[in-house]
Amino acid sequence: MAAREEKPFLKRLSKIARLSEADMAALEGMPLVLRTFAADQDVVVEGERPHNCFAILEGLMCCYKLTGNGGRQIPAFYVAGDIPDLHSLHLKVIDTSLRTVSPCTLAFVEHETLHALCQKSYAIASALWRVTLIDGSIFREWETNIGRREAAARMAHVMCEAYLRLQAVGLVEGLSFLFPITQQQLGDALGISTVHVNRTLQSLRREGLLRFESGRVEILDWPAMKVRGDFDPGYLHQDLSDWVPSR
Amino acid sequence: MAAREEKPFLKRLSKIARLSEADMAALEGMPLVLRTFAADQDVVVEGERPHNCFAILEGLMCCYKLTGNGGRQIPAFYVAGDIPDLHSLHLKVIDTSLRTVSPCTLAFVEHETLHALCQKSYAIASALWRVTLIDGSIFREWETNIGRREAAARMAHVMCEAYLRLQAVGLVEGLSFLFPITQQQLGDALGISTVHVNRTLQSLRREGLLRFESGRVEILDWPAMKVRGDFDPGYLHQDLSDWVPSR
DNA sequence: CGTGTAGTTGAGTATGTTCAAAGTCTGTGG
DNA sequence: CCACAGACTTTGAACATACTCAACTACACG
Repeated sequence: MAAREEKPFLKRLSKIARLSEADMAALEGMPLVLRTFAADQDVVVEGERPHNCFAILEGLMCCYKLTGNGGRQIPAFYVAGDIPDLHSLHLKVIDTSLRTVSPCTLAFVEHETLHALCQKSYAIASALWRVTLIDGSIFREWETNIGRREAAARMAHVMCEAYLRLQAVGLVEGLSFLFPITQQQLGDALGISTVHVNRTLQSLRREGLLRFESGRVEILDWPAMKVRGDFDPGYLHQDLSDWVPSR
Repeated sequence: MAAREEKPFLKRLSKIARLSEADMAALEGMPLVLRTFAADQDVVVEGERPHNCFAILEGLMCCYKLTGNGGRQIPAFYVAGDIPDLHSLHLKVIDTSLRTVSPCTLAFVEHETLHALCQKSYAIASALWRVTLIDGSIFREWETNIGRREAAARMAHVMCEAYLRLQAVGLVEGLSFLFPITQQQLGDALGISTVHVNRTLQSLRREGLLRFESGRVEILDWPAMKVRGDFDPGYLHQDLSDWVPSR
């Protein structure tokens, strides 16, 4: 199986939690099943009862919910290093579908394996728990984003977040990064229509803040973007000082 | 200390997870510090690093975030039996303020105590983890609610949720329940203005679905409310069949 | 009886939606 | 290599939903 550097979720875990060498080794030793998916494929569908979780080794994913009147909401994006359905570990019935946005490589782990590791090491359990809690923190921030910011600020906010999360796994080049998503998907994430996404992007472009073209985002002015998007990265809990030593 | 029936979080835990008598006894034996709060008091403020968690024994609470332009978002309400800041167990810096809406009685537990219990019993860890995951599931649903439903549907949805959550801890009378909240707070939860809350409530009243008066909600037509709010309770994970046996 | 908070109403305005059509890009097959 | 199909983006115009502002009402509390 791949070395540590090839498993971005180990990189992410080591940044998010303080794990002993033994724990890292245990995580490294987990039996994984790798699978590749084309873009726009459901990996898990609302209502299923999965017996495993998966980490993203490569690619962009999202979760989504469909509403009764044909709408769709994307409550979160997931990038390399994330474990989008880690909550299925303790929530048998999945309440959200998970789907690839770009082509993806995923590493599947049995629930059983994870439960065994968590039971043996409270530090591992804490680290994984923490991962799900950071997801929760991001959901809260997105609620605020969708509920209380106008379209351009929402857009700027999500782009700032995407930048920092991709930076954390080494997937940015300067202030530019791959974000291979359609304007429709962006609208479903921000709670606005596709047409309005288009106009919002144009306006941010005109303001000299952001360029989004053929799946690549370029942030033209980071400080101004943070202001425009009312962005404070605390909720991402990327800082290790923000860590509870769990003996 | 109070008996099991007087601790709604034990009732909730026993409904949400399958715990052995020994585990229940351990949870029952936790040293608690009870404190009462008036309405509209901050209990935890964004940026703090609490060394304990609290469960709501009585009253209504919310978490909230302030935006740069003076807006406020309430990402969630919490009722008796909930543990609003359980995530602080593994997320040292709190990213959301927690505030009483009505007068509250809270039971504080030291992080240390909870860590010790979780370390000793993976079933307890799983149950508490599950609590935080259900919170996360509710956040996702609220994102969908705010992002993709119009005002009246949002309102109906939140009221349906409040009804079921209060029912689960025995705090409803028929189709009526106490929900002592102002229209402004409701607006901050739904992402709409206070004025629009008022008009939305009037319209639901006219439709014969809901009455909201002086802190009491009366659902006039439950099936119609579910339709109006596009409400499917699966995301609340109240059903114990939705439970992962964690050995 | 006055004060403050919450709720209510109306009018004008802003933000974002819908619908329809045209333009662009990319991959595929002939 | 070109033509074509399909998905994505862009534009305009009419419309809907929700916001802001300001005034007024109802009610609880001291």
